[in-house]
Amino acid sequence: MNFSTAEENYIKAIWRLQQSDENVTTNELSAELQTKPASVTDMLKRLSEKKLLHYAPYYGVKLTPEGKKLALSIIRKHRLWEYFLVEKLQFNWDAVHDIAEELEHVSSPELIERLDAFLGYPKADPHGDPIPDSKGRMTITSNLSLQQLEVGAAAVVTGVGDQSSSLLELLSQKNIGIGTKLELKQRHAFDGSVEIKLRNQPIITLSEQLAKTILVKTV
Amino acid sequence: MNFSTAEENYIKAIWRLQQSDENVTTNELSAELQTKPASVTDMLKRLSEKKLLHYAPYYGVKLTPEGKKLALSIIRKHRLWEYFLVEKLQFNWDAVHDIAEELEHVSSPELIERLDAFLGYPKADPHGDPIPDSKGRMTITSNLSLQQLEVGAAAVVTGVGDQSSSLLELLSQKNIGIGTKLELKQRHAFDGSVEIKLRNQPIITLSEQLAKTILVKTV
DNA sequence: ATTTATTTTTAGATTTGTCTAAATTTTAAT
DNA sequence: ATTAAAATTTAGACAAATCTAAAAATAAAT
Ligand SMILES: [Mn+2]
Ligand SMILES: [Mn+2]
Ligand SMILES: [Mn+2]
Ligand SMILES: [Mn+2]
Repeated sequence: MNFSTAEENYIKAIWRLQQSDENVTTNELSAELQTKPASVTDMLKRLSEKKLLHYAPYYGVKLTPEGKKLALSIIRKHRLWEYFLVEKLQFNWDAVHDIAEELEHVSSPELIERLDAFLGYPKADPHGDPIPDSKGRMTITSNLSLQQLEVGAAAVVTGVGDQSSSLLELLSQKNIGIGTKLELKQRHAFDGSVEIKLRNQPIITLSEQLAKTILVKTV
Repeated sequence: MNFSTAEENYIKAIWRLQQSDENVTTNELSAELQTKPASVTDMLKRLSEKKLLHYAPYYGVKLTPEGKKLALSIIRKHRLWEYFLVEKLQFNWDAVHDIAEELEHVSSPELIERLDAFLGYPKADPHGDPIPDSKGRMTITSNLSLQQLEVGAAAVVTGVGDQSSSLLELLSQKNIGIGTKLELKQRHAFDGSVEIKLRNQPIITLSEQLAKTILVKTV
């Protein structure tokens, strides 16, 4: 089967929303994809026809195994291209998302297998998100945020909670990226802000909101 | 302005046909793009609205300067991606055309400039076709075919007349590619076939039809 | 338990890109 | 100069993907 760019974007969005909430609703999708609810309903019916999801009117949708497989193959392409753009073409990590959003729809499977090999079979994209292998398997992503880390603990940054360029720019400016090692010095009860120390740098302050979107692994 | 994949494919096809025949007709385009003449007429009117070409009903079309500029930007992308696929991803030269046909529609100009730099600013694609620079300039391509070469002359292969995989496979099998040095030993008056010698290989015979599609430069 | 608000779906319209069948124009042949 | 053939355009239809406005279903509030 071959699917359109629009269909693939819907499947990917449903997959993403399904991660936090099993049942995905029309309005959630409408917000995620910047389309009107009426258009979403239309598309859901078509995708249901194509057996990519189960559609129960008024109750929302769930991907079928086939739908999940398709979602993972698109995510795989998206993340491999992002890795390529950053590692080979020297793009900044906050500039690659939109380009990968187009590249992910190029259809050749052979292209992706060779790209994967060329890149050395990377395990994660520039934002720390795991890259599914050709069978759709991927390492489960860390869900410990800096907000949840205990005071005094040392950790390494493994990912970010969202892809917005405002977040990525802020992190770049503070010299925080994937792999950055840090130590949580203090957490203020008043506003949830945290003081962290990076190697060879003075202590800096991060807001609670920012701490929430930074994913870490203790070391 | 941003154009659809369909529009870009029309503009590219018109550019190609315009190389051998100034005025491009509906039927020529219909054959080139595998669409019905009625569909072509429709699209030509739209492209004319968008000032990409001059459309005279029943007489055919010619690209405007704007249309030519667009055509060259798509050709630039197509050929850079082909070069990438062969040089970096180790694709065979007869397998890259269809993939580049999709990649050429990815819209980011930044992507193409960085890809160009990453590839080392190549001058020609894997089939010997010149790659336009970011301003649309490119070196004029050799138009001397093996059929026109005089007996006894030494030459180097600079390109091929068409991109069909049947041609490319045949050339691969006979160890002929871009840059191959050869000497024209004999031409048979009966059928126009030629005998050529490649370095360290026995003399081989090529049909007139094949000799016609192999472009060379004397050395 | 009604009423009100929110969510979702339906109905009808629009744009893009394609098709078939019929009409028109241009070109070629008698 | 007519007539026949070929090329091109027009007319009308369709699928995909979107929209707005209205109707229907579900959820929340009184
Ligand atoms: Mn996308
Ligand atoms: Mn990413
Ligand atoms: Mn194309
Ligand atoms: Mn080529």
